[in-house]
Amino acid sequence: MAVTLADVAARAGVSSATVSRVLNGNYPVAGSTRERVQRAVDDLDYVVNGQARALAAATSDLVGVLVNDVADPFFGLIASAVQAEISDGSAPGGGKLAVVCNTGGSPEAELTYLTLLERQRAAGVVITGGAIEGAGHGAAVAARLARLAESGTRIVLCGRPPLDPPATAIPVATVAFDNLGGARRLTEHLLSLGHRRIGYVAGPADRTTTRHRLEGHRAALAAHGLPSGGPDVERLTVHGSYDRSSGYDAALELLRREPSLTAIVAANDTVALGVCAAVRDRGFSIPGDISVAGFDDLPFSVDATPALTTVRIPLQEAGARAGRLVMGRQAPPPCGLATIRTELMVRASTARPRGGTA
Amino acid sequence: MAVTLADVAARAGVSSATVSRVLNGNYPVAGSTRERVQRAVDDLDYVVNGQARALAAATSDLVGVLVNDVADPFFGLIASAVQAEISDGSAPGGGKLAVVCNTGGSPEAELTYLTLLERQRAAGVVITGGAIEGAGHGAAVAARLARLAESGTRIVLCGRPPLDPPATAIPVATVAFDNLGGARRLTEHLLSLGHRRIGYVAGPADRTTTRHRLEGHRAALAAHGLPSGGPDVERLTVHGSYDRSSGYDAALELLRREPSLTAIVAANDTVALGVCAAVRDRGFSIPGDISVAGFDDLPFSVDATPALTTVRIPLQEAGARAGRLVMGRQAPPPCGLATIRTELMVRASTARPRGGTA
DNA sequence: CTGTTAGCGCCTTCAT
DNA sequence: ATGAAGGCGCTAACAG
Repeated sequence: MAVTLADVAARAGVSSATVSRVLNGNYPVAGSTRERVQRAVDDLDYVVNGQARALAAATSDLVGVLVNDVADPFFGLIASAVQAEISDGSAPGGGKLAVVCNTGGSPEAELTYLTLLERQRAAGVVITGGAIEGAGHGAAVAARLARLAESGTRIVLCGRPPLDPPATAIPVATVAFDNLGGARRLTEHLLSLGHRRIGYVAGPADRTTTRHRLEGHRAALAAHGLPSGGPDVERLTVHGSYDRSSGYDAALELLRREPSLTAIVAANDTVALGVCAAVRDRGFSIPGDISVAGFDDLPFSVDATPALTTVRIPLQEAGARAGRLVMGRQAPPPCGLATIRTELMVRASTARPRGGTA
Repeated sequence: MAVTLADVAARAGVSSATVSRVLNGNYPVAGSTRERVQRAVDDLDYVVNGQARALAAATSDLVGVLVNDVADPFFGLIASAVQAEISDGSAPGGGKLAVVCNTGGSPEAELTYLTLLERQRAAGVVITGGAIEGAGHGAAVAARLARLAESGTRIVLCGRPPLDPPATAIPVATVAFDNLGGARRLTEHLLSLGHRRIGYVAGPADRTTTRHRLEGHRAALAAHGLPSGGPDVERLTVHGSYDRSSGYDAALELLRREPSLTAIVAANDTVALGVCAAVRDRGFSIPGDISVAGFDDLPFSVDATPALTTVRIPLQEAGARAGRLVMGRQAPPPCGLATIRTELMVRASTARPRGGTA
């Protein structure tokens, strides 16, 4: 059996309460006693039982981090930053462990993990990535979050819009991304280059991220006096998942529907790579024949050829901020909402269309 | 306060022991009683306290996953696979949570996290990535692992060689990568194309992964009757960290030392991207003037331009296997060691050298 | 400053 | 099949 507090106490010739006090350093203990206890701890290689401590003190060393998939750099970068921030033992309340949960974008998995984290009485939960819309899922999540919040779990949303109005009473800090603004600026960039027939490869239809980026794209079209709705615009929009092969397929479909396309905007960088591959496989050059743009500015984007024009989201900083918020180490932003700016990164994958008029 | 077992028991008109038995389903309970309890649980929205359960039953729902950095796709892919495997609630003992720990490759952080996980009485620990050699670190890790193993924590090494001989008594399953063989085949490929002056961008000098890949490279040189040691070979080897900028700098240095280089092998794909960038910035074409190769076959490698010749490691499968092993869901391989094959992926970034003699 | 005393919420023999 | 009771290892009042 593992050595317990009582063992240490016996060896040091003190009560277990004293050992506890030495270990937690939150109560005055005589120097000599402290030393004796410390020695006993070392001699016995004692390691506290976190579960017993958590139970007795009603605290937890765990922080949940919900992601679609840590293998996706978008989420990996956020998760990494959160982890780094919460594990900083030198900070107050620091030294928490990150429980990373891959939801795969499934609403059920999201709820299941929230229950599991409630079970562990997690100190905090960071939910990353766009929210799934519709079918009462938002309400279901809100209900779970309400329970968590009530039991003292700090909740932070990162890369997802705030909870819907009926749930605004729940104390949740939100680090949102300006997806709409970024998407608008990206399409404005293409329009200003002279592109008029722009294909759009959107993400899954039921995600807030997908919707906001698409809205930004269309807002830019509208601002330039172009149709931003109707069958003609729908025809130039294809939905798919947020992965490379989806981008490949979508690009082929777009080129089939509209061979005179001069530019394609992808839902994110990963999709954009698939688009690039398809465009090239069809014999077009980038950006000579067709410009391609992505979103997120993941690390590999600069190494794509041509280097990808995209919209940078400071994922690392956002994750770090979410980490600080969930630790209560940073004051929540006004109204609990901080919107992270996005930045247009113009690189080599976009250029004027052949015979462009800009 | 949160609702407890006792609350449920009271509402169902049974003892808390009965509720516990219903919840755990490991003991006969009358059907009618079961239903009544189940209803009470639902009515009260009861969620078990994992910490109390863990304390009483001496079990844990946590599995630690040590990685250098989850933001690095190499580790992200492994971590993702481990997480997916251990969280499968339908499997025996399933439904564990993954505690992801970024060690940043620091020996101290590695030990600290192992202590933290021991504190949580983790059910298992998966340590990923190459080991740090020297300075007694291996022994220190082994000591910690011995303690963990003794207290029932399952231990799995993934992507790292088995523990050193003195520690072989510790029950540890190892999923190792055939770094040496892969590196050898990669360099053989270059040699067979006709390359003779090959630069090598190695990783940090104190990592097993670095060493094995370098050994494989040199073994190939030796097998072709080329010098595989000595100042001339050292001159063509530059060490750096496993990141892009390190590859960039190293490539410049190699080209400075030996302008007649016809190929550069990088420690991994990320480094290779940096090498490619440097080579191009110096005005050379790939593979026309200089061939470049990486290692790992990370997802972005196929989208690099030219597509990267590299050595594929089935990271996903390896991670999944590690996950199953740490859950005790799969029998350990003979002698506790399974070596994962690596596969040479010849793509467009390598070709015959100009005026090659192959 | 230190020891004593209660639990924290649950599981698990032991009875019944 | 169910209940009663003790204890998992630790912390947090409360005394002294």
